[in-house]
Amino acid sequence: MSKPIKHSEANSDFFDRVYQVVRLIPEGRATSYGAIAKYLGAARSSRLVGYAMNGAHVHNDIPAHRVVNRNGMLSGKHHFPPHKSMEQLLSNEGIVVADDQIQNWKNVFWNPEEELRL
DNA sequence: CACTTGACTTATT
DNA sequence: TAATAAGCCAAGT
Repeated sequence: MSKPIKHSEANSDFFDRVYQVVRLIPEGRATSYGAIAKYLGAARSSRLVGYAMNGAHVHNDIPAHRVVNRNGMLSGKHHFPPHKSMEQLLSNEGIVVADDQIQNWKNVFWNPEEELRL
């Protein structure tokens, strides 16, 4: 059997998996694109994670604000709506953000490989 | 159908 | 330490 391809929807398994992981991020925590990518088995596809986030806005259960780059910097804050900025959402969960960067990032970092522990 | 861009990361110079 | 190159995959032009 080959693959059941839909003709109007891209069978982007990657994106769906990214969304699944992002949904699992607990409140008050955050993770990085690379961590998710690595968890999915493609550490070098971290760009896809970010790109997936770009399409995440159509989903309502994707806390994209909990996903930042590996430095804990809010690289995607410019893609958030003005009334609910990334920094505001994070701060709302108890995460301290200063200068577009998560403070105590090492502590806030949520590693799916460790937390989900396969 | 080919080329460019993108919310990244790692390795190399 | 900073700058550059390469790698990954999808969507847009």
